Amino acid sequence: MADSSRSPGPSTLMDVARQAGVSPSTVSRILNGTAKVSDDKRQAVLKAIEAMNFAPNQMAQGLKKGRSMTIGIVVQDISSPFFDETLRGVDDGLKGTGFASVIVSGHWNADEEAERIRLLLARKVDGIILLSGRMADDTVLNFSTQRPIVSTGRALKTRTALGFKMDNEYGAYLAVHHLIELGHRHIAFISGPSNNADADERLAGYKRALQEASLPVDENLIVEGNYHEASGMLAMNRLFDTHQHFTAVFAANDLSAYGARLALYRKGIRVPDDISLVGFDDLPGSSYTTPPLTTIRQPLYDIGRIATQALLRIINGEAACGEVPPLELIVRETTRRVR
Amino acid sequence: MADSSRSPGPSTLMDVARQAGVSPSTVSRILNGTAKVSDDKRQAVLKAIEAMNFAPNQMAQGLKKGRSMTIGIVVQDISSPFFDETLRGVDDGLKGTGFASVIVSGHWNADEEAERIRLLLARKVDGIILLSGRMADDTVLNFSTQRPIVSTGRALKTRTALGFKMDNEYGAYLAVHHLIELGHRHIAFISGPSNNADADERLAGYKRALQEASLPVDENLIVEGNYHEASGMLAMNRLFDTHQHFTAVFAANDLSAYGARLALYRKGIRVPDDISLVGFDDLPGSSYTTPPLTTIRQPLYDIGRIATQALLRIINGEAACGEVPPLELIVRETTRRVR
DNA sequence: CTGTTAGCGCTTTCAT
DNA sequence: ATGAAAGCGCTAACAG
Repeated sequence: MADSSRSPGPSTLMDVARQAGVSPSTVSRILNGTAKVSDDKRQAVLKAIEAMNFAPNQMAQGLKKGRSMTIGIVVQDISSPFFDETLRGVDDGLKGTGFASVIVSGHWNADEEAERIRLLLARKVDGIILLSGRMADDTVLNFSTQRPIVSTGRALKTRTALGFKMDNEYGAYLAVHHLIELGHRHIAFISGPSNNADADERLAGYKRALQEASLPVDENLIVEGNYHEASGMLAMNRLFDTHQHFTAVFAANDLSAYGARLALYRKGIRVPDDISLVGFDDLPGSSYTTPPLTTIRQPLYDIGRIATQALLRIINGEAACGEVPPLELIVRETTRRVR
Repeated sequence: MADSSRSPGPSTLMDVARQAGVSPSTVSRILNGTAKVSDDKRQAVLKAIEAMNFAPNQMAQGLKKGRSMTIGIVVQDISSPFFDETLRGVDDGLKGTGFASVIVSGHWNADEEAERIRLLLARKVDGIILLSGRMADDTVLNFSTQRPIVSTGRALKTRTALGFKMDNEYGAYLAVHHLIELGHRHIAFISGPSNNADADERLAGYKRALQEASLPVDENLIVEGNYHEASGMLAMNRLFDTHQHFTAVFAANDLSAYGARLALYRKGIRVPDDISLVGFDDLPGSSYTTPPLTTIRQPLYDIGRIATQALLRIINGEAACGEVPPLELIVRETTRRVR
């Protein structure tokens, strides 16, 4: 009991009403454009609002209207360029809508993810965007009965749940096909974590491209990573330690490609002169690696923006819709024709 | 399925009270541990909560208690590794506190920043963390009468406002001093944007190191960048186009160092064999550039965590405090002794 | 220990 | 066109 009575603590709608000599309902009507109000009263209220620097208490508004004007975003890692680029799209998608977002992290863990979603629900978010979730589809569907959810990496499509799924198999195929066209015959693959659907699909795409070109799938050329830089470096070193022969490497994501690149540098192996390298994601930084990375572009920003717009549409009772651009090969400077 | 014969929407504390045959206050007491409750009633309530899958409506709680359990974070760019690493610290600082954060972006613009802060205030956040704000200190102080604010890049210290300021001048001095010790005599500087306090300080540190070594400050070796990769690349090219002589480059931040690195690569100039390069920030990616970047480490993660803890302390009426580790030189592989 | 009673600040019938 | 009154879901006196 230390702080009460003093400076003009946040003024309330009631204060404004009093000062303007009208009823609270009139102030509310002006704020929301809910009904006609005579011009003189309107002026008086506007003046009072200005003078008192009044802004409606959103918690009170939310409680009354049953809308918090907030959406929840679940990422897995708040400091990964992968998620941050998507977040930028979300941010832009929210621009001018009056919605704000609270971002929580699931840390790649299904249980933590569910826990966080429960928190968001308790905070009465009006909808949820789930990025790269680990939860089962059924769990998502279940949560979506409480609040609409749009998720990446799933093929959902109900009245309150929508999924956007990229064709990872195809993307990986594109990458390896590019290498094969360049004349590469021995292509190593640094995979993603084995318990991951995206990672499995990328592996499948790698294999299909090989098989389609009647090239053998050599299990010794496939080494597991975990999507982080360090794992890419380790994987690369493993390849060398076991004396594999290859002229190109496809890393399941850009981050592990960065790690692989460093391992190569350490060995004094030139890229792309000695070895070609392809990543997956096209993170913002990949245009500035040395040399700039050839990769499969995921439209991260668009995914964020489009997912947000779709969610807003569901929240407004409209039909969910939206389409994201497909994956595409971006040829930069880490790949070249084999001599 | 659990809920079939009840009002639509999430169950309320009132529902729980009814189901357990107690008064709402009793439920509230159990939820908040506000008073002793007999064991049988407690069990009944707990069972009802479980059965109805009840979670208190945070907007109602907030309205009543005058605490939203939310803090606002103002960043300038949601997809910059600089901010995201700090955000990770914030996230960890919030862990287990019951607070969530809503993140907004000021986009390096003082007006937008103030606007966003007003939004956060309307949302009744319990406190604000301002990262690299552009607003005047007075404006911050003014806002801080409504809600506590902790900000980076300022030396504030009042009962409701706290600033953490890194010694940029010193950091830059460290970088250039390192280069000088390595025998470099002609050191170019790619600065930050000219209207930026941090940037000015880093420039000052660059000059001081030079002067201290009785080396001339050659204005032709100073070219303005804007902290982004592209500007680093452009700046580097400008240096070449005007035929400057230098053996080392100090970039005012890592991102522009990345750009400079690419420009060097394009010219076929080796790093560090031909030219040494130093950055500033030590972004997470800087350990994986080719070669790994020598840089001045800012404890981004710690700043986020410590700022958060300080804010929480102020919110709880305790005295603001906290100290962040100083800047330090991280020698990696982009610098070497001049031949 | 526990129920009753007021609101927190705002919106929204329902009258006038 | 405008005011009075009734809550949204929860907590906090204030009685028992």
